Amino acid sequence: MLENAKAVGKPLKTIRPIPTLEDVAEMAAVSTATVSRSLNSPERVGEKTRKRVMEAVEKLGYTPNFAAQVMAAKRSFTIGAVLPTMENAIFARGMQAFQEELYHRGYVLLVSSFLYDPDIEEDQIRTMVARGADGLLLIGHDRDPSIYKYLQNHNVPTLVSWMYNEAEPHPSVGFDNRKSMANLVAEVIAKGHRKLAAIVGNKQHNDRVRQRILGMKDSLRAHGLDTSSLEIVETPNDIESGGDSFEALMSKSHQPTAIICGNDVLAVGAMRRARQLNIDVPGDVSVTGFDDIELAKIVDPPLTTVHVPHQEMGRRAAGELISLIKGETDAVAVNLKTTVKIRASLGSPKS
Amino acid sequence: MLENAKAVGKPLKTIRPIPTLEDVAEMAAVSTATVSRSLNSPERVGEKTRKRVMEAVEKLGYTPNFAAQVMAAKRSFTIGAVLPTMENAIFARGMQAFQEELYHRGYVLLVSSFLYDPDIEEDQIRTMVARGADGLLLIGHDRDPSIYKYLQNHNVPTLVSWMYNEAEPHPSVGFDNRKSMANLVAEVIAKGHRKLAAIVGNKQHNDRVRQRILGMKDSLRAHGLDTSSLEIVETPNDIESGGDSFEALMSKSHQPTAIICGNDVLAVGAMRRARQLNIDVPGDVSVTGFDDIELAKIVDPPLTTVHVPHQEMGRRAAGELISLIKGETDAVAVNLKTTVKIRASLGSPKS
DNA sequence: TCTCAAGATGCAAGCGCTTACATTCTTGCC
DNA sequence: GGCAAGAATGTAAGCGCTTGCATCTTGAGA
Repeated sequence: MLENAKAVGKPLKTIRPIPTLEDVAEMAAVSTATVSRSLNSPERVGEKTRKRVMEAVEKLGYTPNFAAQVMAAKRSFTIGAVLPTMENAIFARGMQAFQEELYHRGYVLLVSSFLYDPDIEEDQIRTMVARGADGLLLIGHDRDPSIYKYLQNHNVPTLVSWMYNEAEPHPSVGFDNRKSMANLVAEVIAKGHRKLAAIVGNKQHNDRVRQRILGMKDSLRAHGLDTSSLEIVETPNDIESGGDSFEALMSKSHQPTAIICGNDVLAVGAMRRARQLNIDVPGDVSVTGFDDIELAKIVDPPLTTVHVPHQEMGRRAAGELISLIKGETDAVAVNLKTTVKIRASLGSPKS
Repeated sequence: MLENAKAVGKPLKTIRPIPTLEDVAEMAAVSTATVSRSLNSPERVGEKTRKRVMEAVEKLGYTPNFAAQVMAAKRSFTIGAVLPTMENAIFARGMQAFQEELYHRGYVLLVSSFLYDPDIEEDQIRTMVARGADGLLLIGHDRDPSIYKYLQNHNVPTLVSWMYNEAEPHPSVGFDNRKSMANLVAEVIAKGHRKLAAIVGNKQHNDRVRQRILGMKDSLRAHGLDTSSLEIVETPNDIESGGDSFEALMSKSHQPTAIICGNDVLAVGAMRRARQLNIDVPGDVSVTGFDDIELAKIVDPPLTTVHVPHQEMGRRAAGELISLIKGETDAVAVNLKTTVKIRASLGSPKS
């Protein structure tokens, strides 16, 4: 993977070399140990000494060398996040909150995205570990067990997010995708819909999608409806594909009266296509989403969806992961509450 | 050596300690130097030796220790990006492309966001440098000169993005905010609008905003209009604030016929509020944005805006930054092309 | 068979920092 | 004033890897 770095000579030598601990020590006339302590555990150093050291630090513009710190102390204050993509607003938001919280606690965030390719994901996880990440944030539980073993061998605490599933053993901060979707579908059924169809993202390697599908079926079953009749279209996660799938579903003879989308992006795609095709939402067909991204409130009509507390999730994830790293916690499984947001895209079926 | 691993009484669960170069060397019966070379410059090692080494690497599941590599080799294959926020789709997109390109070239991305606070930004820049980032990506040119000096002292190549401005000395990959905005406003004027107003983000510490404002004025002037009459409202960068500002502008006695927004987010906020207030766009007032995020095409009516090639910008930025790091380039100033997208939110003023 | 360059490999000196342990200096107290 | 317990500081051993330089092979040419 690594391109060999060409050992090209750097343009110029720095005029003033970067100061090291030793330079500071010399200027303050103390040992490097004292400087290190002044910086990391000030209470263990005499007051005037510390002050002298700090002045030297200031004067030299000293910044500790991170790699050296990591090597010597065996912790990096770095946390890695390996995401499917940063492009989807839900991840962007969650990460923003995650990063803010990390920053406040003195950690730095290393991110990478694997575009839903499990091989790339694995590679990126290994890279993060090799880089000395103190902990990792992953999305969803579904991955090869060898990866979890690897993580355990290397003693890297890992938190799974975006999912809460009590059946899974790994620490997590998430929400119940299945139940949330079931709640939403219950509302759809309550409106009188009996002919449902679904548009979802690729369910391979994606337990969130699978859970949501299960949730739909749970709800159908709970209301005495036949789950096998639920037509499910799997498609890439973008607006255009959502539109295509919508069109495909609506051109069948047995048209659904409500289309449940696996997330808001697909739903927005469906609604846009509906408008282009002159299909009225919710008059001709109702559409629902999942996530409650900004877009959901802005489209016309506003989208019925499941509100997920992305920011809170990011924040909590940061907190719990750090606890895990510090050994303050053993395991956690935080289940955040989602709420169904009924908006105008959901109506009653034409009788 | 290995015995050391369990020396301290830590809650150590690792069954098999993490293998080091030395372990590999021992198993392959060669020196650590040879192992290192097998990994980093294979051509300098005999074929069978290399093969033996690779087998040992495989068998032990060896992954090089990053911090040690950085210390010894003085390069980290890490690039830092310091952004205003990841929440705005424009940065999320650009970063996605940036990160993908970096990944392909064997680099890793360290990100942080400073929420438009220059002090936090400075802190984060220093952190990145201390962490051994080989290069940095910053947004916009506007920051204290001491920061650039610091970066230069530490010999950290830095690329400025989101801006192209030939007056600025730093390498950059961006676009001409001023001219782009001027082009857009020219279209607005061409539609017959004479009473314009603007809603923009906070212009302090943000040269993109300032450039865009200049662009508006350029265009007014070019068409013989009075620039001083352009009312400009400064507001935080979110949908709600965009709406508030819109309402404020429309409730004045001297109502504008077109409102130029500094970006799409503000424009969408304005349009949403317009709908709530029963003000027709573009019937009663035209609205324009900037960036052409997904949202722009989805709102109703679709938003007239300036299309910025965010992904290309991210990709190019990654490429140029790496060239800079490798010393293949001295300086660059890439000016990407933007295009005005005329959509239904722009109409002619009521006569 | 001998020579010697080129190629392959090994040796060992760091890189800048943390920290266990050793040493020295202060105190408080009798 | 003397002494022991702490507090303050110093000493130095690594952390795991890269790389300049030294050493050893090898094989072609003489």
